[in-house]
Amino acid sequence: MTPASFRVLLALAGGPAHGYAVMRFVGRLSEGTVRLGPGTLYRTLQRLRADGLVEEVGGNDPTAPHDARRRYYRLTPAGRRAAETEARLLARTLRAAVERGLIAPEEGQGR
Amino acid sequence: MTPASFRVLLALAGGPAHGYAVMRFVGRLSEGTVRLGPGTLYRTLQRLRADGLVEEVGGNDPTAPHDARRRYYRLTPAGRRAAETEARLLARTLRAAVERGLIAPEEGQGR
DNA sequence: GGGTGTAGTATCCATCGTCGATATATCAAC
DNA sequence: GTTGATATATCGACGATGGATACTACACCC
Repeated sequence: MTPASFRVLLALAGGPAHGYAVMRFVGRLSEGTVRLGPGTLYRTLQRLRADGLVEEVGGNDPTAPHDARRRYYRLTPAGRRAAETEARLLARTLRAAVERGLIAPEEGQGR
Repeated sequence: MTPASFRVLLALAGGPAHGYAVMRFVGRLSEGTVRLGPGTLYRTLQRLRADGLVEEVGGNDPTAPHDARRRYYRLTPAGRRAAETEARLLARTLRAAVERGLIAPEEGQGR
């Protein structure tokens, strides 16, 4: 799994969203240091759809004002499983970082 | 920071090591699902050295039997700082995964 | 001593992912 | 209706990755 793919899946794990919202989510996640350019974003979305991890939601978000430009995506069950697997790997990696004193144990999850 | 770079820095955060040991560490870290090929490994080591994040240690590891093939590397202070920054970013990402219910909170660091 | 297997470093190339630029359309505000 | 932000999409250049390959050094066994 590529980093970009996981970030997209992570964004969609919070519920259906459109592409631009995913971009902003990734930016916030790193406080602006990592950003997903449009090239990477839409290419990644296509790949994830082809792999059956993400699907497009027909229609718009009823809780948001109508916007004809937006296209909404959501995780498929397989997409959620893939995200869970990757998250566990990330947790394992982070544990190693704590063991090696790179970050304090509290930083491992809290805050 | 590329994933491969971080994995190398993480391996070296446990103390000086030679290239092959880094490869094995990365394999163990993911229980075999992620492996760092030799191409990626040595290319990454070169880049990290050029960036001043890793340096070669003169001489062999005194606690290990002499092996003329091995070349040992260790983190520079800048390398450690870079690894810490990246680890904090990963911690942030993992927290988002927990919030979104991808993994249980305990898995965030414990076990 | 010779042979075999593994450890260890290194390079090359094909492939894939990422980034930035660009284009275009839509919405909101004034 | 003009401006600027939002939103989707594609393209080409570039960089990172992975696999194959090659070569050397060590360990073991007969």
